[in-house]
Amino acid sequence: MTTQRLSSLDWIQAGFRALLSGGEGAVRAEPLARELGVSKGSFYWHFKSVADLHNRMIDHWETAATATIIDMVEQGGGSARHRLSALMDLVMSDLDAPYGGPLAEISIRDWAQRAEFVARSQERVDAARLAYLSQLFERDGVTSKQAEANARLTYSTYIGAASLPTAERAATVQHLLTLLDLEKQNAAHG
Amino acid sequence: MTTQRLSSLDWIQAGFRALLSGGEGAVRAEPLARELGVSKGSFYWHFKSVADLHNRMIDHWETAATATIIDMVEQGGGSARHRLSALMDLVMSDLDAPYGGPLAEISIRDWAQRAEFVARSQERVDAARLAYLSQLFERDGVTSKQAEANARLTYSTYIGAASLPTAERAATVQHLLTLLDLEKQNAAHG
DNA sequence: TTGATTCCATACGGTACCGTATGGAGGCAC
DNA sequence: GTGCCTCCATACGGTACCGTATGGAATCAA
Repeated sequence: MTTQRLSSLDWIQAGFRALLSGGEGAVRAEPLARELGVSKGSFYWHFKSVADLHNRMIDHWETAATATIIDMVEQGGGSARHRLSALMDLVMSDLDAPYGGPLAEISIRDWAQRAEFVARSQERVDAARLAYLSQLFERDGVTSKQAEANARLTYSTYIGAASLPTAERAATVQHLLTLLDLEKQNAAHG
Repeated sequence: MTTQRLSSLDWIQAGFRALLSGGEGAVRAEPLARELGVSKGSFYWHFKSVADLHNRMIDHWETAATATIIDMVEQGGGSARHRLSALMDLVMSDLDAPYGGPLAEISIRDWAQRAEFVARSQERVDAARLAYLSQLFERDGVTSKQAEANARLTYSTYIGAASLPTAERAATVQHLLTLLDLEKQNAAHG
């Protein structure tokens, strides 16, 4: 029948569902086993411990949250300004990935406050995203220093907008991009 | 000696320390009792249950995070534009309140994803802050509709900037306020 | 078919917490 | 001092989880 065996990825995805609905404290072996309809004997075959699952969840998130998304934007092509819009629309969509999208970001960011390995992963993700954003702004024609400031501002707004009602998220970030365009034009003939 | 009795507020503040360092899952009776150097007999005298402490923590945060801060800004006086800056500087300062400042915001925002009473409190806090921000922008001379958009953008950036390194937080939000000024002047003679 | 390997069930001891029950120490009234 | 009230200690049963140990079923190799 449909008595299909589970892979490690199944457990990792279940872990993200639990993280979303219950926070880090809900990512535990026995509750996940119940949700997946198996016993925890399965869990301890795939993972050395609960901490092991946590590590592999964060590893999975780290690549999915940077390289994967950047690849999608780059393959979409277009001008730097267009890629900025595309990137923001992409990361703003709900439940857009196996790792849970912008809502999972909130939980992970909270988790990073108390787990070193999460904090370090978070820092790498932030750095990679900021570097990519900065690169896009620079390609769009502003100075290196200005591009970094723009990147920080855009990134902050993206993170914060995850807490807004879904309907207002995209418009809010696009509003910011409009303002940054205005600033660029103003600097050009100022 | 210093065998001072504890008040409910002592437990609530200890609850916020635990929330910061360990998330919602760490706000429990026995660990808090250990940290405060008493037994849990004390806890269950002050609170009916752990859920009772959670509710009173959120109640406490709700008033501290809105009315208290708005009062401080309004008493500082100055122009609307000056109050905006003052407000952002105030909420950006680390550990500025018994409820833990911007770092506690991250934990509470995460907590709101899975606890109804936290989500409702969060919504009220967001609404109150957005209304106040919107009011400041309107006083500064933009249209009502534009003021609301500005408020959403400013608020998103504030929330997201809490995740930036401390040194870059204030500058990032001030950067946004500068951009909004530029937009206003541009609309004035455009 | 036989053996080996993969994946899971069951059962166990151990730990940390919840909430309750009960009693004790200290201040305050008088 | 006597009683009362406030705040806390101690002790208890109950629950949920962790990690391990061990055996069983399914799959594949040959």
